[in-house]
Amino acid sequence: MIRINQELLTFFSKLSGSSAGSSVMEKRFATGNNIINQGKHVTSVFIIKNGIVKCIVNEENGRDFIQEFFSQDEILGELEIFNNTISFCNVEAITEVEAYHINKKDFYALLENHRELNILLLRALANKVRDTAIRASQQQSHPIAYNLQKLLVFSADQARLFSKQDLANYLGITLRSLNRAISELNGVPKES
Amino acid sequence: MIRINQELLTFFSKLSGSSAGSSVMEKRFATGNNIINQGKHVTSVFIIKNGIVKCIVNEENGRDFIQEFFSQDEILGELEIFNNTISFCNVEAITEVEAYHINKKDFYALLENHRELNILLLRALANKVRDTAIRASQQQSHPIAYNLQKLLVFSADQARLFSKQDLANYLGITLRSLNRAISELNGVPKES
DNA sequence: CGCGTAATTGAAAAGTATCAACACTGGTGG
DNA sequence: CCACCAGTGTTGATACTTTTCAATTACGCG
Repeated sequence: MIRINQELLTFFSKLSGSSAGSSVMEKRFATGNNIINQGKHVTSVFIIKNGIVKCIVNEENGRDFIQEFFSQDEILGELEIFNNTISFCNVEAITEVEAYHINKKDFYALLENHRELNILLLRALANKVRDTAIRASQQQSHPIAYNLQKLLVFSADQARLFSKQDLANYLGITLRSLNRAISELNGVPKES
Repeated sequence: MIRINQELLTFFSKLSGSSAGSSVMEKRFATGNNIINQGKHVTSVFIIKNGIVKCIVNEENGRDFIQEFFSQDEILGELEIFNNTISFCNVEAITEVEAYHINKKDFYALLENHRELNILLLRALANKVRDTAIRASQQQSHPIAYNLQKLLVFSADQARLFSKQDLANYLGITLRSLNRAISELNGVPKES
């Protein structure tokens, strides 16, 4: 459930320490703060050094859908930079977050001067497509109980970090349905 | 609903005509044939010259979910090539399809020798992530009627190409539900 | 014509949302 | 110390939506 991408962080942390690293800045976000805002332009990419964020889409009918939780090593904002579009989701810090950030112009310069970054990003993006597509398919094709079990396995370690509402928004269901599904998992035999 | 990517096709058709184009082959698929098979390795990328394909995930519970319909100019198989993974879906020709294809080794050589291809692919992938994520969010957050209307607008032109089952699989619902939703759209006031 | 596939429809069962009430927690100010 | 409040979590009852199952019709094609 939480995405991790070791290669990218290694690249940027090396870069940050080198003479060419002047374009790599660091920034810190407190719990609950937004790193990227839905509907706004994005002026730099972020790479998470540590912490956990949620990528959350606010639909115009008032519902929130959590695209994904991102953690250490993941890149944010690259979609908007590459296609010059506004962001389609909010990215909010669930824990305190430390991140590198690089503005658009410097980021393109890095792509020019570091060939290996191109392939790292191609791989990262290919992974994002794959994961997003697989999750969409599974959530559409399976009942709540199945998706919930998968989610609980992945989130077991950090269970305290995620509110029930977050879990419901991730599964695309209401809080009430989440609670019922959980109690049914715990042996209550689903009265008919 | 149908994805199109003009830049990529222009790049490969130019390349195909040039002296460096020996690595770009062409292939033709009849309606109903599979271009990529779920669970199998992918040995080359495809760029659609013309025709329409559906990218369909076969879940282990027997349900099929259509990820997307791809048309002219879209690239296929790049996810699997970049991350060296087996394919997570079948890609099936809905109409007759003509496509360029380039094997993995040659594809990487092109990436080395044509810097501009890197950025074209980064943009293409960023777009795929975005579209996939937005669709997942919308389908999870809205009732069938809403999603159906959006779908019908996009597919109106080629309505005859898509079976009802395809439309249902795209929406992640059963054929029965699709039929009810359609008749309710056409004025039948949803008997209670 | 006859067969197989696609499309349609009804009725019952299963799943999910909505609404509303209530419990638990931590912090704030009187 | 306690009353109060806001946020989070829990639970029940009911209404609504979607699936499942089954039966029937429509259509293309050898």
